[in-house]
Amino acid sequence: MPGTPKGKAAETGETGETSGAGEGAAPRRRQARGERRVSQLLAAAAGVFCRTGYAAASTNAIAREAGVSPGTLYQFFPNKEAIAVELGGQLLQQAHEMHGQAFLPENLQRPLPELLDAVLDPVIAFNCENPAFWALMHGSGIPGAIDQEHWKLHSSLLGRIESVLHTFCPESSPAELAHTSNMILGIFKASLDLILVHEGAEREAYIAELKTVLLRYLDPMITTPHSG
Amino acid sequence: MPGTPKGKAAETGETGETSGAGEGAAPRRRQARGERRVSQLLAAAAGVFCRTGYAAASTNAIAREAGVSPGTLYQFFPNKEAIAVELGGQLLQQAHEMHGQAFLPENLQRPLPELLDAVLDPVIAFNCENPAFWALMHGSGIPGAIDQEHWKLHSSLLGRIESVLHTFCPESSPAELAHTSNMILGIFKASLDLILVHEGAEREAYIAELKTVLLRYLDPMITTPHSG
Amino acid sequence: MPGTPKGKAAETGETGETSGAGEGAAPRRRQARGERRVSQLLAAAAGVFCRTGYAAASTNAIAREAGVSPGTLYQFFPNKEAIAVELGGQLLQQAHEMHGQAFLPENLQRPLPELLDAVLDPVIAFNCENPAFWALMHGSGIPGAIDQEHWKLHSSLLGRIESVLHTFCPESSPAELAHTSNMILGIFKASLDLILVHEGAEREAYIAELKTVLLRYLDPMITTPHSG
Amino acid sequence: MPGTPKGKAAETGETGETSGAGEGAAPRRRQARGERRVSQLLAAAAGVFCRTGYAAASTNAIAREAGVSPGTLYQFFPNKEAIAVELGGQLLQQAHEMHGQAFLPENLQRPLPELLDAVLDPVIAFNCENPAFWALMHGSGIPGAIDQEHWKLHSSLLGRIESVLHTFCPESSPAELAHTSNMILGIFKASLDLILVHEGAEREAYIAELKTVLLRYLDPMITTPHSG
DNA sequence: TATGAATGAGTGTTCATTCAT
DNA sequence: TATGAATGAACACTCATTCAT
Repeated sequence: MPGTPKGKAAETGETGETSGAGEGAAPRRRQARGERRVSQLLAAAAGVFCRTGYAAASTNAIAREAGVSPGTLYQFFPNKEAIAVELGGQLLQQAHEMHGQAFLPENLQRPLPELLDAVLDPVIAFNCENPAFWALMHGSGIPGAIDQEHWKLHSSLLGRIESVLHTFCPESSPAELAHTSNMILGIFKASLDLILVHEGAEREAYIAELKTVLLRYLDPMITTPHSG
Repeated sequence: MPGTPKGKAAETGETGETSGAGEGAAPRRRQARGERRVSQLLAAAAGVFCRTGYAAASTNAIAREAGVSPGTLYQFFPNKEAIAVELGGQLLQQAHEMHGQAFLPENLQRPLPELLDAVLDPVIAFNCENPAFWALMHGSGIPGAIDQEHWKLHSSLLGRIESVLHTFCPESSPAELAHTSNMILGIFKASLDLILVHEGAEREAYIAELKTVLLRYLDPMITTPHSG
Repeated sequence: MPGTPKGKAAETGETGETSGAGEGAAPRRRQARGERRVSQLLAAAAGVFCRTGYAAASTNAIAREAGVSPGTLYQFFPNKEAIAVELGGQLLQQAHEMHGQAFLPENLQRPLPELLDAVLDPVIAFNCENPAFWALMHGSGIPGAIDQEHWKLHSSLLGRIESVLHTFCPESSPAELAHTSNMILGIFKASLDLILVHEGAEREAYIAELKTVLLRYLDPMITTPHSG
Repeated sequence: MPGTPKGKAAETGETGETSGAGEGAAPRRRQARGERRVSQLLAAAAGVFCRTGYAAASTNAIAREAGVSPGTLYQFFPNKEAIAVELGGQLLQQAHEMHGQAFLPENLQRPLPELLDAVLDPVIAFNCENPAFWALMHGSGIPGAIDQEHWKLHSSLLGRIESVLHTFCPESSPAELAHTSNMILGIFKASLDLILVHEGAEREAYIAELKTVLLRYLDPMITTPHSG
């Protein structure tokens, strides 16, 4: 459970729970405050990362944005990277769940246009609601752990795309599949940039455009009845 | 007061040369040497920016790479940003020339496949030869002036794409043209990333793929005889 | 104003107990628990001081080692220095008791070799069993109060040595006595370092060597029948 | 050449030495200033290390003591440890030279009392003139490089003592030699502490006392004609 | 004109100490 | 009483920028 204070503080045992009635509200309170702080800090970090990128974000700035002192930040996170890792990790988990739903087997049987809707809509929606996710996953030259997360997400997405693609174009060579998947992911990312900086009808227009691009790119490649 | 940043204070520009009549050889020498220094520094900066990105590049590192002292660097550039602006500007000018050739009127009359070749090949070649250009134009969280350069390049490209597109699809609304142009540019950038990180046959494959995507995306939109 | 150091503000000492008459059991309990806590904390501090030295020992580490929160630690000790002072004081008292036994008048009548055995053996044993004592008493750059403890121990030992020496060499000048006593104490400390870092036979060898050194050093000085 | 500024700045070659007459004074001046700063900083560090020990010495305090900004310190030393290493190294070299002279073969032939004078006097003198040496070589738990230096000095001294001892007591077992050498070194260190905190006649008295201790300790062990 | 020493505010991080609960 | 979150000054170290030479 990352984001939890680091101290050992094993229940000392001898403090003796004087109240006979079962509860746990008092300790809950404590943890509750800590968890609120963690959330505050992560939210502040999300904001700062979004505005300045990971490298230029200073821990003091994050603490200031969260309205706490630098020391407080370090009571919950051992270092700057851990903040990004935790933030990225939380979002990543949600993203994985999203992707799990998006790439549901039943979706993959459908004709291409429906499949694109089924896959892209939740992913886009998630990114619109969590712009920090995108900011973090952009990073290049970012230290170890967070880059690994970035890489894991990238590979995971690429793998899913490749496998779907394989069911559509069973005759394609692995190299072709790799090229196409990379292009799809690249196109998606580029479009997501456009989608995120627009709102309302404009955003919808770019979403439609993305689907058009992918549909036209992929339709001629399909060699199975999916497209029917 | 040493160590105090002194704001932007950009050179007033244009390098002046108020004296039309030829002067002695000595000043020429000076200027020649100065220009050599500037080139040295810009080349060094290009290298450092490519390797580490703008934010992480230190002026001392650039000076060291150029083989001069930090003081010397500041004799030619008022601050770090100015180096990026100048470098970006020079590359931008070359890019504009490239684009001028790429978007030659005679090219724009040709059928789409040929047009894509004619336009994309030189632009891609330029970027492969000047990776610093791409590194600089990627900028996130980069200060004002250089972002303006980025924006200028972006708008310029967008304008050109839009105008070509207009000759292909005269009935499209301005909004539609804008969406499509933005998508084209986005797709181009995403593909360029893939192209730049690969070499040889792989690179060629991604170039081909880019053309395929754009061809399939644009072909159905064309309402003039170009596509024939 | 949290986070502000509040100076030395040592407990006024003596723990007071103004009420001579016995009170209820509850306060007793409290005190008993408190004393247990103090012992816990001192034991933890002894461990941490031994492992890392006084300066590098953090109060949080001591609290953690004792299994309590930092706040609890500060309920019993006003500051870090007070912990060292208390620990040093307790050990010092035990040391004094040891020394009292070691420097028993009956021992001082014996011939030098026996006297050295009688005096050194318990002192060495005590230090082997309480390595924290030595770690604390080594102090360099350690703050005032604890250095005072160090000094008190040092003077006390020096005084005892000097007085014994006086019975052996009644004709020596006070200055000579002081020099010799200081040398003896220095030799003892240096040897103790060697004794503490070795074990088993090696340790015994260094103990023997210490006695040899002192014996040879002192024997020629003795002007009374002790040495016979 | 430690302590020299870190920059690469290879002679640029094209700056062209316009003065025909051979010199090099101008660049000398530059280096001279730097070297003066290095000396200043090392002197300041020596003072701070002496007063507070290595661990508690802060780089900012050293810079302040030297009258420069923290940045300046870091222009000449890459980190705190390097300062100690450089300071220790310089003193160590001088110490080694001293020891070389002190342990001259011709000295080792002499009778023990003269040998003790010949060996101890220069070593003591050196330490009196360079108290920082002793402060640095005391450290325990000090980071890698400097502890290694400490260890190297310790071993070197121990080795020299052991070899001299071997010529005096050829029948002693290696274990006995090791014990005796360690005791000698320990006694020397303990006495040096006393010597350094005293001055004038007192200091001389402790020097004499040290020689007495060693003479009486070693004389009975000698099995060769040296002692005659 | 070139050098490189100098600056000082800034960074990430730690830790003795305090305070609300 | 015990907790652990909170504080803020300090530390080691960096870097854009300036200035004496």
